[in-house]
Amino acid sequence: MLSTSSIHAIRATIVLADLPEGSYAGTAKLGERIGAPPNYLGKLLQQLARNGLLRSQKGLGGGFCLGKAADSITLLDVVEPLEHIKRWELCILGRTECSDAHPCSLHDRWNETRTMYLNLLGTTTIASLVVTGGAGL
Amino acid sequence: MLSTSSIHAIRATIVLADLPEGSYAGTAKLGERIGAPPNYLGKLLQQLARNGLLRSQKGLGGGFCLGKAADSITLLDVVEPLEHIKRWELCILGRTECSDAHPCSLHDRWNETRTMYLNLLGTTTIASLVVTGGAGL
DNA sequence: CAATATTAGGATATTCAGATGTTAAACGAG
DNA sequence: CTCGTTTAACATCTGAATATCCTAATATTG
Repeated sequence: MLSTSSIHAIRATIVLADLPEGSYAGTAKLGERIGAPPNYLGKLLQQLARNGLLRSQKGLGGGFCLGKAADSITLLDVVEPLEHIKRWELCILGRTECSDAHPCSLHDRWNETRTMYLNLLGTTTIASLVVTGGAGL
Repeated sequence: MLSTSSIHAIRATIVLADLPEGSYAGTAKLGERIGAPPNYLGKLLQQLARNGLLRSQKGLGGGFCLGKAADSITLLDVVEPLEHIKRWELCILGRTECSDAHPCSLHDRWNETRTMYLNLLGTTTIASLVVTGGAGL
């Protein structure tokens, strides 16, 4: 499942995608909008900014904005820098030598679930989640 | 995803299911068998014992054994006392008012994934994961 | 029945995600 | 150009999950 950090980051990104071109939103407004502690949210967005997903701007009128088009950002892009999705790669039974060739008894069913999840994250763009006007969050 | 605690507990339970009738296995052996810190594993199993899933026995020759038939214990039974699966119930976008009636834009796809996961845990019995002789872990 | 080895159970550390308090940078008004 | 406000960035704190150490209970053996 997604961590609360990831959910905060996703929601903030959705709000940013609905921002007028060229303007920024600060952590205070974003935090209030999505119900997250402002400074903590800042740390998360800072991380995404380091990855180029967002841009940050200090000073009056500053804040964060998207670093690339909303339809080229997937949920996976947002989540990956914050979370160790890698965990999903592991055998659910903790077998180190579990693989397609030497599957554990859950391998196939687990693969199916995992694939669906990663697919959901990887194919859903931020743009598709924006409902202009903001009612959609 | 499952926590490391849950994975340890599942693996230990599988080993216990492959035990000769009436015998116990201690945390030392179990821990070595599945690669978990013995005392920590003990604490986890203790929790399961409180829930009636396991039985514990002190003293020489003691340890843990299943409290009911292996084919009536599901992965969900093992995981639930240790983990808050409830998290999976939440909207992936963190919307509090997300429901079938008022779905968010991810609601249906997320539901599908979640259902598959919970189904996997809820329908897989410990018995089905035992490969007698122990090679299967 | 006493002594001892063995083992679960409880108390105590450690680590890390989650959250908060503080500092320093950047912009705009005067 | 200077000052004050705004805001991201950095440092610190907290709590829960994870792991380890110690104690108490129990069965076996002589």
